[in-house]
Amino acid sequence: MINAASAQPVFRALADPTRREIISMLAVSARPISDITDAFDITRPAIAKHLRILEQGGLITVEVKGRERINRLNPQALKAASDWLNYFEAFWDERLAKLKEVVEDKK
Amino acid sequence: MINAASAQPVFRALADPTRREIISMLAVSARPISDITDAFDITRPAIAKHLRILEQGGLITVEVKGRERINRLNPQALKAASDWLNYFEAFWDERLAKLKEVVEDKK
DNA sequence: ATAATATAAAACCTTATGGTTTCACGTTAT
DNA sequence: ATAACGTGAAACCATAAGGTTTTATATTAT
Repeated sequence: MINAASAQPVFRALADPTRREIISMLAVSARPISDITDAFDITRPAIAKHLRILEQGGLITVEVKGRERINRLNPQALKAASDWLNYFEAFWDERLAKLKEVVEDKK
Repeated sequence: MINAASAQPVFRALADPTRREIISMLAVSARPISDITDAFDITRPAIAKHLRILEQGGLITVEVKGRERINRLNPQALKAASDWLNYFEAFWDERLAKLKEVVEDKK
């Protein structure tokens, strides 16, 4: 399974609803912070802090372009969290659970 | 996509590494709090708080059995988080991304 | 009946989190 | 050269989060 400790910055980044909305937004297209701020009711510095946490989790990368900084989604980091969760897929998927049972009984 | 707001209690529950370890533990078998506490370096009340948050996220259910309370993993709730993440799968999966491109260009 | 067990609940403490306002700084346009 | 723009950084604040110790309560075993 994906290491629980290494997944920490990603899950931490995913914990806030504003950050998850930012992720959805950046999935459509990369944007500078002012664009993102316009879509929310909070101030730019607040958004800036969210972006920093997303960056620490590896969820976005920043491309400096003149006085603008383009924030771009890095979906690979999302995959890390997905992998952690999918480890438990057998527990929620009836068919996989059955298969698991059979395989484990065989030995 | 899974609503960002409704996913909140789940992602909140997943944000803490101790809680994720508890999830891993309960995936093996349902356990009372004392069992869980033995596996960590923190006090029982601290574990109790984590269990409450897991319960609020729908990640565990509690079965009262005499003076014991058996904590049992509810994998369905994990699936909700997985679903939210998998919405972005096309962004990290090269093949899916290509397919998406083709489909969207067609219209 | 009494002791031991399994747990919850309350009160408290420290640090993290999410937000704000204010100020500073490099880049672009006039 | 100067004004406007896009942004970062610092200082500050209130509340949430994660932990502790202490106290209380119901259930089981002797």
